[in-house]
Amino acid sequence: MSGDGDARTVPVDRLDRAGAATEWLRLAAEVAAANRAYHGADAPEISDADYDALKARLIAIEERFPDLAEAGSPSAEVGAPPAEGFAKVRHAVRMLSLGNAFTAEDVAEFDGRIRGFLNLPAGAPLAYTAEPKIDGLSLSLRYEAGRLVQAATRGDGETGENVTPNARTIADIPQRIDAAPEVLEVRGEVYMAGADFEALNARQAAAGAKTFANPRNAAAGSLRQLDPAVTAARPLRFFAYAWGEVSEPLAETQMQAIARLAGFGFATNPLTRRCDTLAELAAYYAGIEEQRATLGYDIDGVVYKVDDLALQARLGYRSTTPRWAIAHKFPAQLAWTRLEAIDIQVGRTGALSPVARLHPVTVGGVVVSNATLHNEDYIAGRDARGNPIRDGKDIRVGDWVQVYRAGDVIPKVADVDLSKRPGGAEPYVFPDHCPECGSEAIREPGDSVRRCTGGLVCPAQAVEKLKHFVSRGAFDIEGLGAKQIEMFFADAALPIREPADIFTLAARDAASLARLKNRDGWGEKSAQNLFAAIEERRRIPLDRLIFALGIRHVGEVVAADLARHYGNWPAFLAAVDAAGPALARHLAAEAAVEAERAAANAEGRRARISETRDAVWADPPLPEGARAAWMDLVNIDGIGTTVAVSLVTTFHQPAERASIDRLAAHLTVADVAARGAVDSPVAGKTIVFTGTLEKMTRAEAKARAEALGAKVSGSVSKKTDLVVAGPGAGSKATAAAELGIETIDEDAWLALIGG
DNA sequence: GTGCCTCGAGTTCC
DNA sequence: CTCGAGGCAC
Repeated sequence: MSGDGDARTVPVDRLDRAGAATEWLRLAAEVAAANRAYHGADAPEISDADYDALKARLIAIEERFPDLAEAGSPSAEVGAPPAEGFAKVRHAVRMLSLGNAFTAEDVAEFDGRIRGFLNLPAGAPLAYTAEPKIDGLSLSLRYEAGRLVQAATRGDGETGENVTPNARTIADIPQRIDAAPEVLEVRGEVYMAGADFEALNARQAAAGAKTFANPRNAAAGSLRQLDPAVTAARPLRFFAYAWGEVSEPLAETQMQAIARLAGFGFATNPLTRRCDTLAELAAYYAGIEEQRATLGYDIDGVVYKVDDLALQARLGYRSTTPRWAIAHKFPAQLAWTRLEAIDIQVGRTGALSPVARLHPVTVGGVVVSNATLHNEDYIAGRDARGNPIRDGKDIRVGDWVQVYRAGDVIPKVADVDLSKRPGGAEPYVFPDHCPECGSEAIREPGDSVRRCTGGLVCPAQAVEKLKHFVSRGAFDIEGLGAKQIEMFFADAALPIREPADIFTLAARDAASLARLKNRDGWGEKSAQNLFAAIEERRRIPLDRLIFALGIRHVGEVVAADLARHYGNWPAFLAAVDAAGPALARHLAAEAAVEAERAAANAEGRRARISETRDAVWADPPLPEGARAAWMDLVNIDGIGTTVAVSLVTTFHQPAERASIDRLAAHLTVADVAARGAVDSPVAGKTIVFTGTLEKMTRAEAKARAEALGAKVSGSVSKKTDLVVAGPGAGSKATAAAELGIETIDEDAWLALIGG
């Protein structure tokens, strides 16, 4: 850092507003100048370290006085590129994955679901396309005015990595295309042919470089090279099979669209076929499976898509997969090996998860030495309901076990060879105490998981909670990943034992920088970067904060629901606090209802459920607003009593609450706006469909309405905003009329939402 | 009460 | 990626 400049500066937390404003102007000008110098061809005027220090201080000032940066700040610009890695790219249209089918029945169900959704009779024609599923990595290529402007990996589907310079080196990918739509995103698979893979590995071995386990890894490793020259030297290929954003429709059917892509100069898979019946799909699958070994490239199944693009549009998407396509996977590859040990891992919720330590074995081109064993029932050979799995065969240390990779990724134990079981092998005894902290580990009735009861006292839980806290959807602090958390957790001099410690790391110890930079893998620059990254996250959106707390049953989606409902941290805290007294009452009421059920059963009378529940809630009286706060929480869409109990319990455990309060003291929590208003005439409305719908099925109508931001309900109440009534509508239409709710027919509905 | 669908929490290897 | 289970509609 620029020592003379910063030594004289006032700590940011002691700056007054006027001083901050003056300094902000100066820093903003310097950072902007450095950004210009960097982006232009000029040699940068200042070193990276000085730049980082300037920017860190600028950001720190903006954290404290956010209004200063409102008109725009150079801190938002990307200055020096990250030392490694690729820029992130947000996909204009999400890159989804496909649902899987493993059997002919799964495929028949897929076909049945589609026919049901579209309301097609069983015999009606419905054409599919079928193509081999290439085992590579998917890539999205964006063309504007016919020129390749961006190539991005799939990433998590929302955001991928910008690998444009690398993609330009792939011969199958045209730099320019003629007569194309103004905007065209072509999607497909980057892969490496088997022969090319062998040759590459031979070259790698000869050069003393590391070899790749399989063509897919080689393709992925080659595409994600920081130096495009390396990628250029790798034999990568590309098949186009889909598209993202397009400024005009490509075609009317999938087959035509693929033909158009081929016309633009893309390689498309020559085995793509149209199939008119399930029998044709089955024959295609069998044929491809037969050719698999001689194709020259790896595939892991075949993909079926509804051919008619208008039908694809009607079918639309579920949360992570299209309804109109499915991958029919080949059977997983299997391998036998010896189970050497069973270890227990403790997760952030205290779950004890057994992991099989295996004698290393190659499964589908990858060496596997660990596999999940799920839970204690899975080891014992029965499922949660007590039904036998693996014919009831249990798993013992020393057994020969059959391993496969579920979805070609997660290793699992499929079977046990009892004939090879060593004499003296004992049934595995699942621990009833936490192997990490010794606390009792108990299994709630009906739960398949045994959990450590140590809570924050358990070091394993504490460290896993911290890892969750810094993970991607949560605080996502650059330079503070799982490995660094482990390091800091175990560090006696500079420990991080709870989230609040992260934000005192720099301040706790002026010498921390010196201590950090002398550690393995840490230099002054990386320590500075870490502190700057932490500073950047002092301001955090409410949804991320709630998610980061790691409350059981509160994941990313529920956290976002809560944040949108309460809007800001004080309101959220106030609501959870207010609901506190109702928590015990809820539990007492449910216990009383259980008791009443049992009593009624014994006495052979009808249980008086709501009377019992109401009585417990009513007496003794609860503090003002407690029940209202509880009901408000439980009535949020997607939140029920399980989530509410978990949430309120967490905030009312003194140790947990103290830890949360300590954390919050370091943060500026950004408000979250109510559910993003979709721009449609029905956004936010509650709609009921009734009677016979003639132009669409009920499922389709519901999906369309929800995509437009409406809530679809099954029954008419005073909350209903609109009723769409087809012929034969009965009591619901009457109820709507009585309540004075607007009722329209199907055509009016279609006109309202635009066809 | 039953049956979807979605979400959460767990896992491996590169 | 998969499993279990929570939430909710039927």
